[in-house]
Amino acid sequence: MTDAGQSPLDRVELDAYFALIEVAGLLRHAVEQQLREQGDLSYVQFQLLALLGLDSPTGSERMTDLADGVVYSRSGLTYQAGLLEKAGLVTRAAAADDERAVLVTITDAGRERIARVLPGHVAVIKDLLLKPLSRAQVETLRSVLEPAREHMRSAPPRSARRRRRKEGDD
Amino acid sequence: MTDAGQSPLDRVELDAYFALIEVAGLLRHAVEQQLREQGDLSYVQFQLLALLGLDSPTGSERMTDLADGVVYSRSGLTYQAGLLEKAGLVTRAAAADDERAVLVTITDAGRERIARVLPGHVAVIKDLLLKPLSRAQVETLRSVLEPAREHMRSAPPRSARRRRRKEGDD
DNA sequence: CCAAGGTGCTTCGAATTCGAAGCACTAGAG
DNA sequence: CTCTAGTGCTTCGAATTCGAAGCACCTTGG
Repeated sequence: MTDAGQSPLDRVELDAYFALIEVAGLLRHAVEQQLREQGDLSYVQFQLLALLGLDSPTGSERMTDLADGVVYSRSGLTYQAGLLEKAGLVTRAAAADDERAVLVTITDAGRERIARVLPGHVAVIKDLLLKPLSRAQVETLRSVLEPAREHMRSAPPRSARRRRRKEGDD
Repeated sequence: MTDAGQSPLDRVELDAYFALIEVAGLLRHAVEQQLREQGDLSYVQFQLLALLGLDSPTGSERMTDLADGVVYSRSGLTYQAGLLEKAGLVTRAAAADDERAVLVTITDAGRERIARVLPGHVAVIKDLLLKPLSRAQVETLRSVLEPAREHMRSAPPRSARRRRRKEGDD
């Protein structure tokens, strides 16, 4: 009785799962539209700019560190960082202490862009996600999701997946 | 320090939002991998098969009704339904009472495929999402997400944007 | 100093997504 | 019956995503 014939999810579990996927999907979709319309940014681009402009004290981060904050693959990050650079919202330069590393830095234009879309972004989240919830429910949501988040981060088949050894992997 | 100039989200709201997006993203990613490996299915394909094989009493649904259950665009649905048909997991035929409508029907092979991937699917959800949560927390999660879900469904800039859906909707 | 392996990022091809536009059929008014 | 609007689905092009493979650099051991 490992898991092959394991009891399916019960009603509550199933509903929680579906609701989670659906709510997040709809929310993300709405946010993406807002960002595209008001700032010509994809969601990932916004995340990157926000990370650099709002979280990072220096406005510079290495690609790898950005990948840790944004859930995507390395290659996807390269792609989006390239777009941001082409748009003049960030610059890329080799790090001084490590020639391999690329230091991504937000520009003034990038900061302006963030400032421009942030109010709309906040409005969407409030309208779609927060509006129908009480203050207590929002807190509850956060407190319930937090353990799951931690758990997933610690056992993640995500982008930070270790590179397999040359040929004889683990 | 995320000041937007208006009334930014406070810490709790922000955390709830980010946790939601991240947890759903990671979970979905993990599920997609499992479905791909064990059943050579995309997430949408699985959703469609599940809807037809597990939810629908007849095993047949119109494209539009499938679109209501799966959060994607009409064109994306066409694409995925085409793949499922090519794989022999569903059939497509014009509806008898409306020549425009396409009736998608799950095949035996489709049901087998569902049965094959379902245990693994359940296992992933339990391992990643449910494991770190208590029974009460799962219930809480569901009950908190439900209002948001309803709210989003009723005011969605979704795929049904330009052209309205069936009829009386809101 | 040199060799071997590890790390950081990019390139490449394939898959999936979306919205807009278009085609086919139905329903309602005259 | 005919015309016009509406509905159901597909086609099309563009954008984004991922993983695998590859290049360049760093680190460690001899």
